[in-house]
Amino acid sequence: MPELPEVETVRLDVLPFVRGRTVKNIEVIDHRVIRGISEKQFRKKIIGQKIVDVERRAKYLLFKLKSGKYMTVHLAMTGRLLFSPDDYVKVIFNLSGNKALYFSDARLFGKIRFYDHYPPLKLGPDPLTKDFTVEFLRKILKSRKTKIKNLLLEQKLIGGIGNIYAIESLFRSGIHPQRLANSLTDVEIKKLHKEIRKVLLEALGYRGTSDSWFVDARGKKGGFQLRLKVYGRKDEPCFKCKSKVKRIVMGQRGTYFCPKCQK
DNA sequence: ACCTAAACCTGGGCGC
DNA sequence: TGCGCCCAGGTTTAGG
Repeated sequence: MPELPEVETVRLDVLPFVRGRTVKNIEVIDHRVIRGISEKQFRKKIIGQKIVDVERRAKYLLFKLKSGKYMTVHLAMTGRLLFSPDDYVKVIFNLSGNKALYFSDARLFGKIRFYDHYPPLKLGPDPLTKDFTVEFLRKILKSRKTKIKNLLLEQKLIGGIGNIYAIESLFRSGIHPQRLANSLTDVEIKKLHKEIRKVLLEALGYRGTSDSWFVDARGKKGGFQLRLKVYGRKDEPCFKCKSKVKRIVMGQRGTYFCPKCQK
């Protein structure tokens, strides 16, 4: 599932490919991925516009147009932005210079939107920016009784962490996913802060985790699935202590942890 | 204000 | 070979 490292990998691929190009035509194969506006309006708003930048906020890609307007792309779980089509293409952007960018999504959870202004996304700070400090993390944990793993997934508090990196950062921190947020000690908060940043940076270095659907814009898999410590390893031995990795469900999502290493 | 959970989707993997 | 069943989960929405 595309989380911060995967979305950033795609951004780094797509930016030099589209920057300075004009959208010549848009072919909408399945209109359900276009949200908040009709297919006809969407095409009208974007065709003829020049793309000047591609930014990322949490898991959103923001295509900045020369007019100052924006198109956002959210890949959700099976969304892809590709230089060559695959079996699940839903929208084709034909660009100047005889290029094309393909939006593919097998499960149609992905979303493409258009905004007349900078998108008003309700997102907490990106964990790789300087706004994500130990003090900030301490502040949002202090007042909340929700379970720490569920809190890490709240995009309005911290933007960009998904199921895989929430699970992996908690394992690396030795913190049980069901601990209440306000029960973490200062030492644990500091450790968690460090491990969140480390695991996201490492995963970005490997061009993301391709446990199932994720591929970059060239259709290539990332490499971080080989470095996962607990995610997807139900009943397998913990790499640290050899006890069996457990799988539970939290907030409707599979959650993996080592009952011995994570307290 | 805060938290929980259903709904949205469909390809892939599994058992039979 | 093919059918039915279940699973994957980010975000939005509804409800407590």
